[in-house]
Amino acid sequence: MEGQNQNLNLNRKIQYTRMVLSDGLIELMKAKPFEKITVKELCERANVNRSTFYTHYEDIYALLRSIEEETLAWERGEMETLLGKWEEGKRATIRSLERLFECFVENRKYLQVLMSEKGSISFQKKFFFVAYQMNDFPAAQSRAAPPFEKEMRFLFVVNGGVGIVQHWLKTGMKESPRAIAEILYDIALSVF
Amino acid sequence: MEGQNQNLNLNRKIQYTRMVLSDGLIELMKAKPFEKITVKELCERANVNRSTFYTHYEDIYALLRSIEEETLAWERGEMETLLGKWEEGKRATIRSLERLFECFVENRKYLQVLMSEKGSISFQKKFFFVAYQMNDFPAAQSRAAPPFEKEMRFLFVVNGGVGIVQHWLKTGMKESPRAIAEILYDIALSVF
DNA sequence: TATTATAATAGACAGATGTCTATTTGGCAA
DNA sequence: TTGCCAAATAGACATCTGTCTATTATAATA
Repeated sequence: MEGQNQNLNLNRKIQYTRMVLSDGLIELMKAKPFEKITVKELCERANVNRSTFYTHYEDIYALLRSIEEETLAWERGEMETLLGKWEEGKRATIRSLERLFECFVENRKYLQVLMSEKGSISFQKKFFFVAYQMNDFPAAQSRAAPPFEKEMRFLFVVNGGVGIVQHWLKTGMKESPRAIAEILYDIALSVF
Repeated sequence: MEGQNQNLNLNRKIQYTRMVLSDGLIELMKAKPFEKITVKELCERANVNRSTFYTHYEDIYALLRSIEEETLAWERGEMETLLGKWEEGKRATIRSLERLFECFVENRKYLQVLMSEKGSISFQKKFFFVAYQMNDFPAAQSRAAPPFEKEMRFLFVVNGGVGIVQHWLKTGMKESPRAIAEILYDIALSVF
């Protein structure tokens, strides 16, 4: 036999290596600033040869980018299944935002680190861009204003969301995901 | 004689060294991503011995932070003199925002680079924090809401401002500083 | 002018990086 | 089992880093 699971265990090996490197980087990011993390120490912690690291990633920034891309793909999937299950409009939007914020609490896909001040702002913007786009915010936006101003308002809300979540994470996530979802929804609507 | 200008030319020498290193770093940041910039190439461009660099700064991140701090100090001064000269309220606020955005056009204090996506988000937040605090936004904020929500809205507006300016810079600053100041003012007010 | 203090330079060093080539390991097929 | 192939490992290499120590150059003083 060949075909479907021809390289299955081979792929598993590759996936395992990437996984321990990803996990290891996130763990190190919890402990120290990203720019102080070395490839060497990451490989030692992950029990991976340094040469192996370089066969998978160009450098440590490439590893972080790959983690970010995976997380965004996961987010899109999560939103898709969620949006199929719920009524439309305000309730669905708040519920899907709430779901994302619940994942922060559960620390899925390293979200707590990626969205904190240790994470890259480019990822964080993309995260909210996806969240808004897959909800009804573009619709809410369609009523008013010239295109340039519309774009400005959308950017404003994307960046504003980042600020709120970062503060929520930094202060220990004392408020419920639901509360954050609602306040974010309210503020965003007031901008449009 | 001694006293007042005892070390004047000595300080000038130090200031000159720091200036060429700062200028050089900003120039390099225009050309390539920050993480690819090496101390060695910066020193070669600036005609400064690499040892000299390390007597002034711990590493290249420390140099960037020092540039950011200087720029924030400059911003505070700029705002202070400006706010003394103008009527209060909406007009003064828009005028002072406009003045800041004019400086982006003139590329004063490296603002174009520091506020672009090449710059650090921590600096960018501080920049808007200063701008808002020195105007009447805290007052506008004082009317509504519990403290936590007030803080959230302020953070939202700080981060939103960053998004607008970054987009404006990235798209070639086609709109006038005045136009950006006005749209930013409008959006910010709608959040409070 | 000669002295002194300090900024700038020069060079050495161990450690990390990124790029190699060569070798070993382990899953899959004949 | 045997052989094949891709992943993982091992080690060499030039380069950059950050930390030294020693030396040179240049201000301010005596």
